[in-house]
Amino acid sequence: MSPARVRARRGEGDKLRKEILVAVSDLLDETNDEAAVSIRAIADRVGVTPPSIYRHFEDKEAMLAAVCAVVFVKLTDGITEAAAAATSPIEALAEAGRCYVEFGLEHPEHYRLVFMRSYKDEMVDHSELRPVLEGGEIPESHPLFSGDALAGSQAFKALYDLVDAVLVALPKRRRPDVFTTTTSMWTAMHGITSLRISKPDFVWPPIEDQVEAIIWPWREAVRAAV
Amino acid sequence: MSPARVRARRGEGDKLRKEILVAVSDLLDETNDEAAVSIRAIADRVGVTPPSIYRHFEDKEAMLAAVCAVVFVKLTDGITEAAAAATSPIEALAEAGRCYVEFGLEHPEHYRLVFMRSYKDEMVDHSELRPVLEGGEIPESHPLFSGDALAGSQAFKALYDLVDAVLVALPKRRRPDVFTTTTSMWTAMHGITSLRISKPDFVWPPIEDQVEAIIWPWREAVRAAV
DNA sequence: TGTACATCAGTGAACGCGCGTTCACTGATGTAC
DNA sequence: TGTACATCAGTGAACGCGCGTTCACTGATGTAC
Repeated sequence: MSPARVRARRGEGDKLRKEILVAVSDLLDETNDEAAVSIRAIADRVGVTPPSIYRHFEDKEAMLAAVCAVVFVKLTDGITEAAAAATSPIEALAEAGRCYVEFGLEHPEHYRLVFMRSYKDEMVDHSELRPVLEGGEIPESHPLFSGDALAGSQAFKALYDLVDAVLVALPKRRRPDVFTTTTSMWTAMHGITSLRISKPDFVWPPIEDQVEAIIWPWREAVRAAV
Repeated sequence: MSPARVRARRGEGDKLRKEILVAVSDLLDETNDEAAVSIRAIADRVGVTPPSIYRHFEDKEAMLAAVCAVVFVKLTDGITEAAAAATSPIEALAEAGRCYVEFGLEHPEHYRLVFMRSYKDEMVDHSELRPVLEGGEIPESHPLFSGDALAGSQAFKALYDLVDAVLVALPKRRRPDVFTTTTSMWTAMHGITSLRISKPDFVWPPIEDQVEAIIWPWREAVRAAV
């Protein structure tokens, strides 16, 4: 309980909720160790006693889900911004890839939390994701997309739109499936990111080279189609 | 202590060591949860008391490292066998990729242990890996390659050789670096495998399609070179 | 303007749990004489 | 062939630890009269 926190005023109880999420985020960044992020450590960091956490989150798992949602939103924003600055769809995709990997490496324990953990009973029904994406917007009211599942779907949609923009340039007969290609991009970028996180001492090539190794076939395909 | 184990005879103390490794492996497969693999759970499974573990491994971390080494060997053997049955270098590479992914999905918690965990103080000096690979054989006596680090390097070398066999077919001027390409293959296959493990409920395409999405540019390049 | 009170943010102390690890030990068994 | 003994495989009981979570509570503060 390092800093003596001043108790929130009546009606402002939600302040603590935000402070908790910030504390978790900071702890993940500082310790690079999810195990270090215990209820006690969080409470201590915020300047509060452990039971107060439970006024704002049902249990630890629910709290981590809220953290994941925040991470997803930041990732989506980053990808969207990076892509917006690009000069062509294929450059936008490459830029998004670099951004994805860099985000993961800047916040490895956040990335680990969202993409490398096992969620025993998450069991989101993703079967709806594909039709929903092909339909256009993700309906916020959709019962299958709420909380961090919604946030995750929105991140995927950001990538989906970028891939779609690249693939429409290809002749219809040689145009691969957008959803499958997006999935392939995701797994490829995830591979680069997560293996670097797990094996930081391996002799990795520069990030740009690794991302380019994934992008170049599409760059070639687009060039050939022009 | 389910089965009443009969104590090994004198001089056969190493039997327990092997039994422990098997027990850990079985527990990982059955529970799909590394957290379930505690010293007590292992001892119980083997039919022995917890302290006996420490006669054979310095601590839990050393025991897990031994398990990792075994996993690496199995993976290397699987890849080598799968590739040997193929009809061409590029098919061998594709076969190896499928084998890698399938191995990971058949033993997700093994895969997680080896490739998705953070080893705080592993700190293997990989800087020697590249020159050693380019030199040919991995010297077993090399101080930097021992235990699971050696096993890991051998697995990487198996993939390296397959990639090398594909790339020599390309004209020298358009031939990419073998080491970098191998790394790219590894991260790509790892991405497919690990994301499936972390997000089993996502709507994944068939494994062959995912692997083929990585392989096809090289298939094209080889075809063009003929 | 003053006061009683419901509400709300947060506390203090404790719970049971399972973990990795340690220590001094026991008892079977191969070996030397 | 018999026996004393060193060796070796494995035991029993306990250690301290930090964890997530619970319970009944306190005390400040806004609000209604």
